[in-house]
Amino acid sequence: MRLSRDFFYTLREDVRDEDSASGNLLTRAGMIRRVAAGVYMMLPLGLRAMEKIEAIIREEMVRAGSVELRMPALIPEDVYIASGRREAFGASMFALRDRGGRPFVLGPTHEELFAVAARQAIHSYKDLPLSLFQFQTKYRDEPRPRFGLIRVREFVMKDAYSFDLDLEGLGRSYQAMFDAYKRAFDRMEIDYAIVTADTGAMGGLLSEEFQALCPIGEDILVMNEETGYAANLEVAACPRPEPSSEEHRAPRKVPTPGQKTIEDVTRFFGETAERFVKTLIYLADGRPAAFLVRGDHEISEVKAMKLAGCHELEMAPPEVVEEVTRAPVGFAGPIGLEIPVYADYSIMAMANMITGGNEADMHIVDVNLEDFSVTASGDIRQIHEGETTPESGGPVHFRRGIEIGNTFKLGEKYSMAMDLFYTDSDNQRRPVVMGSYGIGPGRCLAAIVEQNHADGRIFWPRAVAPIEVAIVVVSTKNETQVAVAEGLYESFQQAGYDVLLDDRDERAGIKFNDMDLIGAWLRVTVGRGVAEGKVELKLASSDEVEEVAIADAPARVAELLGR
RNA sequence: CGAGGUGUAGCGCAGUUGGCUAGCGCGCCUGCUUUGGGAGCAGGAUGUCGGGGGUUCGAGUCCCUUCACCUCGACCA
Repeated sequence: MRLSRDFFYTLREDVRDEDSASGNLLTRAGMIRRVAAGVYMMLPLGLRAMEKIEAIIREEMVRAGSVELRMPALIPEDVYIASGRREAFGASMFALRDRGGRPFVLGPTHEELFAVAARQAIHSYKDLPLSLFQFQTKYRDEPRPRFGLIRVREFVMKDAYSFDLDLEGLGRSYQAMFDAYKRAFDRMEIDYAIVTADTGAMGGLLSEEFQALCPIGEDILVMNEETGYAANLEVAACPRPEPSSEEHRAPRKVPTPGQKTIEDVTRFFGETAERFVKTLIYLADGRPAAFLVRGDHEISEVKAMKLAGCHELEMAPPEVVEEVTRAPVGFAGPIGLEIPVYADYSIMAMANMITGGNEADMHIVDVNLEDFSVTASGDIRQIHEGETTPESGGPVHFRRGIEIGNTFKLGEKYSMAMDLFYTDSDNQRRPVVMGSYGIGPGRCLAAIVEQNHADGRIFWPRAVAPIEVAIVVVSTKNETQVAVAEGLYESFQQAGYDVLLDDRDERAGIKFNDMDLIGAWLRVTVGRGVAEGKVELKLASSDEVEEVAIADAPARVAELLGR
């Protein structure tokens, strides 16, 4: 690109309303621009970085034996009704109607359509295995877009889908994708962790996430480096405590005027939070249910949904709480509740607990398991940093991550829903076993910038740098400089580099700063040195400036670029 | 969806108890001077003050309403 004639600009100051370093730097570098909340323009330089990321992913997909195609983004609504996900996605789906009033949606993910597509090609066990992928724009009406490209409402996703005879075949297909993902992220030089995760609305048997390690990440990762344990906080298993050996006392009521929160009552009773029970009233698929966790614990809604076997879980509104507990919010307890009661394992190990009294300004002390009924117990809380689980083999600590990729073993869920079957060698009709695999190139881009920036400049990993060589003409009024720069520009273009010629009529300082901001990998400065037949080479990653003869420049540049 | 906040020039911002022709910095344009890390001087252009309605002699400023955006929470593959 030739800057004097290209679509190129930079901003000197941070932009208001961009809350992340990557959002700000990419905006300031003129690579992206926000149009609406969670909707961005991809400007030439940003597009080039995206294309490099996509090219890496595409290469690894093809190497893993996957075949590229492209689905529409505009999809008849009934495709998602068939799988039951129209309801599951709910308001986060962009929905519209055509002129005839027929309902369409903008696809948030494409499992259904791929199953429909596969139905045409898969009839026999001889047609399997099969792996397909696409790069396609996804639409999700996120309640709260944020962090630049990290949480957006329109974004490109590379999604791949595998189709196999059985679980064994799925295992092989899954592994091939898993390895391809590792190669792709390694090539982008992203610092990432692989964690086990919730299968959530996707459904299925196994989910793993590739998480770019980064302080602004929205996911909390539970890790132990020594044993390699890594799980998303949503699913990280908690240790199960030994039952208390305390002798059970008889429950008695204690007036606690105005003491509503755990903080209030711990102060009031002078006891630690571990002696208290939090009774949380939720609506599980619309029906009230109580969830019990220890006072010092936080509920994991993902785990709670699994225990309760529901698809939707939301905190009950105050009216419902008051109705089921017959008390104001803040005094709920398990005794006498006429709704399902789900207890965390830690509750099952407690004795002489302090709970709400289901009565205004009243708590009950010395409550024991025999004093109330539990519908089911399980692990429904979030693990704390420093705890050890059997799986982790040692104390865990937390990191934050940006989910840049995920892999799902889906099993038969979508095959059954979308009628995707094959005939096996015994002439039996069997559902195809599916897997699905996603990568967000835009999140990769944002994560790379988050992990590689300093002093208001971007330091690109070699493989994704949108500009490999930037030629800076110090003075565009100096004909010799211009001629030399033009010659090098021509030569680098012929060599196939991603090259930029800064021939703008600006002061040198402005050009140097802009090249730093956009993160040109190698800078060739054509300035006063041309009088002696020399130009300067400087890598973004180094402060050293190297003078070379003009004639030697192409060879030296090729060497530095590793070409 | 709940709570809080912000909308004034391309970008970042100021604008007093309502009061003259709405300002500042950067950017932009012209000229001169300069030319190796965001130059200097002089001159200049650019505004539906988010939109609509109202109060008032007079509204960027007060009131009502609406939209957009941001933060925290809720929610969410």
